[in-house]
Amino acid sequence: MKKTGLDIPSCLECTNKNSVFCCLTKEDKEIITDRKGSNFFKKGQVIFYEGNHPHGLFCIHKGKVKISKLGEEGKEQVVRFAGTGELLGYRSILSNESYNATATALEDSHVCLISKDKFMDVLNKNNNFSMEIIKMLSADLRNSEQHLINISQKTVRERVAETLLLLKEKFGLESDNKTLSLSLTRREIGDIAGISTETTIRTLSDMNKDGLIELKGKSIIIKDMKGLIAEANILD
Amino acid sequence: MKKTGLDIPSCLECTNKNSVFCCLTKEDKEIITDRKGSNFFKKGQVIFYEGNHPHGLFCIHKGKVKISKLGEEGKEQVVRFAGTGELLGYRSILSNESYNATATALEDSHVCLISKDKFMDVLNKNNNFSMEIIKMLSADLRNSEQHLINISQKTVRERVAETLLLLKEKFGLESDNKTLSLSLTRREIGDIAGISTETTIRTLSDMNKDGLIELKGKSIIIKDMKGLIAEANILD
DNA sequence: CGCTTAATTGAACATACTCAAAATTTGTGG
DNA sequence: CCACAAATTTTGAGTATGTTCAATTAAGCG
Repeated sequence: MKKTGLDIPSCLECTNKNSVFCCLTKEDKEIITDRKGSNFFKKGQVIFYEGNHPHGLFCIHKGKVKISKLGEEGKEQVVRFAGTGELLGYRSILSNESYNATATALEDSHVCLISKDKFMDVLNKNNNFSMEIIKMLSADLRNSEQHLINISQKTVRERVAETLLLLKEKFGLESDNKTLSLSLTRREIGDIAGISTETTIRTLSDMNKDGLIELKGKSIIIKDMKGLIAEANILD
Repeated sequence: MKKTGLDIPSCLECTNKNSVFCCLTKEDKEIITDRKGSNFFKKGQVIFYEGNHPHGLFCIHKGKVKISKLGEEGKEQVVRFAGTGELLGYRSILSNESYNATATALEDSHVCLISKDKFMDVLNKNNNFSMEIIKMLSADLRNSEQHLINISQKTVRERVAETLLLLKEKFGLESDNKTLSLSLTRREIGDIAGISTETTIRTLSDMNKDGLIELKGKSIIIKDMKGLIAEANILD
């Protein structure tokens, strides 16, 4: 893993639109950008581990990341995803705890590491920023609770359908406008929906037969969006 | 339900220790206490419904409340609990959405209703308060994610054990130091753990036979705390 | 005391998991 | 670029775990 001390992007010039840092003043951005570093993580590499003590928080300059927790038997449960412009590990900083989950790059990612102190400084002086963080936490909490209901009450088929739609929402489609732009292993898909790898495979295969999706190697092509939404049985 | 315009407790004199309002200045407390009202809710009554538009947020002056969501089939999933001194519905206010869940009194409860505007005023001017809210959201999120892992990966027996321990942590024991001070129906216990009423009954009954707990009507007596903790298989 | 709700029990059933084995894909070093 | 190794995907069969449904008993409440 290459550690670049050279081409660290400045927060002042960062063009990521959906970042929480958008609302910051120039001075505050300068404080934040005074950071420890900026790292590349190859697909599959771990950005931080559950249980470790946080040195700072991460902002995804470009890339896709999964945040997951391990159950007792070593089974993984994906808790949420983060993409370009989003923050990682901020919650542990806020509550001064060790990382609550593990973050893993889902594709080659460029991640900035922001100093804990700088972050807290800005948070304490800038109320707009606090409000942004509050909104972010609120959204995360809402999603987490919805995820809970899904896993506790929906059938496997509904959960798989919902997971595919989630991946589409979060990371979008390829230029053909129908292929999920993020391809995961079957096991990873199962880890989101909370089901075993084999059952995931069988369910995807069924959906393939039913014409909802098409499986081309690791790529998943959504053939019948309406049908998939109907299968997911979404309430929201 | 009686609506008292008379004996509204003042936030200035509120002695609830674990309240997020603790850190407020006198002036800010005065702003907050300038509120719409204060209501009594009998056991089983609903404080607010999922989907409804929030008029304000609630602070439990005294009482116990469950926050739950409905799945598609009308099955309930308890998302979290709140007791004396805690806030309800604040997240909907923060993200300007309708209530995301339903709050129901688990015992006769006295609940203060705080105006949305006053709350937001204080939040915008007082950074300490923002930090308190951020911490509260962080803790809620952490719990929610843990709950997700529990439901997705633990067996029914583990979940029931964990639920009993949760109830003990959250609401404590009676003066005998072994009986759960909050008694719920079997269905409600199942709604927390995400299992059917019948299975909940059978599992509690088994634990009774195994000497872990004792069932006296609705009361649950913890006879073997260590054993129960072992059963719950808690990682945290 | 009657009525409604909650708790309990049994039996049948469904759903998804586990385990094992085979086929396929992917990655890597030569 | 090929060959081999490792990881992933796939399929089948058996099984465990909980759910559902129905019927009964008990408890709470006006």
